[in-house]
Amino acid sequence: MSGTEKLDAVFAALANPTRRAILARLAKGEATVNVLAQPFEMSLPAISKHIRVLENAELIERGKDAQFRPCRLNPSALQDVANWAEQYRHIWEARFDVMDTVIEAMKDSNDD
Amino acid sequence: MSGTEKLDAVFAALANPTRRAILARLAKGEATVNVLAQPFEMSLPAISKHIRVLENAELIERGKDAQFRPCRLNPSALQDVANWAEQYRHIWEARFDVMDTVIEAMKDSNDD
DNA sequence: CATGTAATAAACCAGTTGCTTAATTAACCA
DNA sequence: TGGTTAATTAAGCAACTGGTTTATTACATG
Repeated sequence: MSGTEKLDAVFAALANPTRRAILARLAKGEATVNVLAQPFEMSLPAISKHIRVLENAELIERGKDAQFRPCRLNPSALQDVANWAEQYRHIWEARFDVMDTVIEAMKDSNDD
Repeated sequence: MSGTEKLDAVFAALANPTRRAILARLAKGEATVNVLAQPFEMSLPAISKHIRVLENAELIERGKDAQFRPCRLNPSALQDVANWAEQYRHIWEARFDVMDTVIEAMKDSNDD
């Protein structure tokens, strides 16, 4: 899978609140499918599919423990997202620079 | 639109290589629809729809200049993505800590 | 006014997504 | 061996996505 396809899969996986909630839960530690499903009202197969999407995007990894399939976060895919967004950091920092300039200008003109 | 719905829209918008390429182009400065479409092989209406998706996700803003509709990046939505990912920073940093521990252990056992 | 240019709208289509219920697989346990 | 628990597969369905082509709107200019 190319770098672009990988980002496609990661962002598509993140574009769903149930899946983001699953990731948030996994940030607190490994969990099985049933445990992950517990907070949600939807069926178990639905959760199973969400987990498959997260796994295909390599946002999580899975183990095997008897009839359990424990899930854990894969930090590197999350880091990919952070790195992608960081590309644009200079853009929002530039915006703050403009605001700073305005604020400085307001300070300099003592018309209060 | 709730915070969750907004993130849904932002991530869904980013889950497409054409739209990410459009953002990358806009990082270099404002551009019209035709200019944005130029590098791609697809039809103009297709690009127009991609732009609409980016606009709905508030990843871009649009102006009006005669018959042109110039697009520019909206830094704050990109910052939202960075902030979301930063939530998980402690997780990948913890992983590096483990690697550091292993490296330290290797140093301490002078079996070289 | 007539023509050209920028962009969007409308209608359509194939493929994907997100869910459901019912059936199945796999492992444990008594 | 037979029953229980964990999880996935299968089949089906409505809604959404990403593209197309054709038609339309809006403005500019000779």
